[in-house]
Amino acid sequence: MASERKATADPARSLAILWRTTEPASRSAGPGLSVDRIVRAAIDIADAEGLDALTMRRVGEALGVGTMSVYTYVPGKAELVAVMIDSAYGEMPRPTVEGDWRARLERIARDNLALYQRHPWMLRAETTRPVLGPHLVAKYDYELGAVADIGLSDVEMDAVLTLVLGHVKSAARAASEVVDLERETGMTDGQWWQSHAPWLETFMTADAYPTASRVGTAAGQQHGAAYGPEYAFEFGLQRVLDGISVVVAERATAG
Amino acid sequence: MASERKATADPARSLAILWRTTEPASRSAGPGLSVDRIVRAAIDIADAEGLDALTMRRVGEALGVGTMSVYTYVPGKAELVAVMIDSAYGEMPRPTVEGDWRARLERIARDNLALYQRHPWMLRAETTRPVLGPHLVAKYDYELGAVADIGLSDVEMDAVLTLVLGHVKSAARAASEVVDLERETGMTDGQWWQSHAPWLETFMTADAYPTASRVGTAAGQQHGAAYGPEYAFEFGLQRVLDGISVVVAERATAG
DNA sequence: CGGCGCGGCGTACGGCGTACGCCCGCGTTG
DNA sequence: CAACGCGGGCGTACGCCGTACGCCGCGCCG
Repeated sequence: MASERKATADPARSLAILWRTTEPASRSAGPGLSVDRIVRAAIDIADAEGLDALTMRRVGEALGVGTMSVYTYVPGKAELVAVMIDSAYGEMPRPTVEGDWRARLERIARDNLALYQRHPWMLRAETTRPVLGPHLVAKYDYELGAVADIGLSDVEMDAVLTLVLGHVKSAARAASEVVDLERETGMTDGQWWQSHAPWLETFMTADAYPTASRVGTAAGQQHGAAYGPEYAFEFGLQRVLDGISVVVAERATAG
Repeated sequence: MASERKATADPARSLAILWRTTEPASRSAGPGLSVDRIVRAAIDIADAEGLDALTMRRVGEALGVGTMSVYTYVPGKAELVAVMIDSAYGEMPRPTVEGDWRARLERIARDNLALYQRHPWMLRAETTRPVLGPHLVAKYDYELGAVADIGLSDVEMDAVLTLVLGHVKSAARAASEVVDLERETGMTDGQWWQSHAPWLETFMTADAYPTASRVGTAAGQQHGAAYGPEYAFEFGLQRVLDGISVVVAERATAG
């Protein structure tokens, strides 16, 4: 398939599945397959074993059904993943947050981080051409609410959200890769850095690369403390919010 | 293989290839295969047709050689991609930039964006457990130079760089996906948004989601103008740099 | 001039996504 | 109550992928 992209040719079909606008299959009322059951099974697999373990054969198996039966409800794997994504968005809380825009954005960032932690496969499945399912739309609307009425233009509001969510995704990806590289290689990040240290010292010598070797060591120790990704998330988030506050302040006084 | 990750089990072998510490194959002096020739061919394929088109069979073909011959020089596809990445880093300019830290970071951001534009496959191949090749080390050292001596701690220097490069990668990924979805679907982003517009209006109605529909339209028009990703890059970069300037100022006065 | 090490590679295996067409049991209709 | 048709369910097969394994034949060293 390439790599979980392409919403495929037929938007009508995809959107019908996302919004569940087709009848819920009347016939026998027995257990029967359904988009929902398929999506739930698929999410369980992906949560537990990652996107690579999510194969159409596995999904069929998990449902006690032949592989090809899945294709009755879903045109292909790409579309299945799209529905999985939208479904995951549906789990997110949308509380009314006390406080200013900064508190609201910070909360949004943390909620999105938590989502990615619960469903790390999303980090490899999402694309920029959005899925346009009901839950994404609701999420977008909710999150825009955090930056409405603070003097930004519509385009700026979208850009602010894109920036914050982009940072969350970067940081989440870093954290998630640490986790599943540990699972795949059976080595913690600390152990990995330690095993590479002798080589590093051979090549990245203090004379040839003074800054890199000093800072790399300091940063590497953070990784050893299994605390690198969280720090990067927090540090970056505060910087991003600081940066946003500059425009907000500008708009408040000038425009 | 999963998805272009895992530097595989044997670090020694991988590092030897990255740093080219083995002899350059004496025997017949004829054209002969070599890590360099393989990497160049692979990069050409990935540049032209994307990471999905990069198969070991294709690489062999491009070199007029059997598929399995490639495995004589490279333990597997993951390692090949790792060498490709390090090799690409080697192309980057490392000029001495006039001006303050902000000018230097901005330049770094643009250079990295240009790199990703030249080699979009890198956006899907890089992981956080770095490749540790010679060019990455040189790049890291160079880039750290931009934020040295402005009062930040070592860990902060690393965090600042991570933040800026993370933003560049986010923005580059967005831009790149637009480009290759256009290639894959034969539809420009504008056309895609237009073809989905009727559906969107059906579901994302102004009554149900007032903010989303208004802002979505505004942002969608930007995409129609094929100018969305660049704007997101610029806007985000300035915000990030503004945010960094806050810590820099703090350190200058207080710490 | 004989032997052998190694670069080069043919074949084959197990996995993937999915196209295609068959079967069978159900709800509907006469 | 019988016949029918339709659609959910699925078995098989194809063309891809990465790569393990073991064979060849060339060119250098003794």
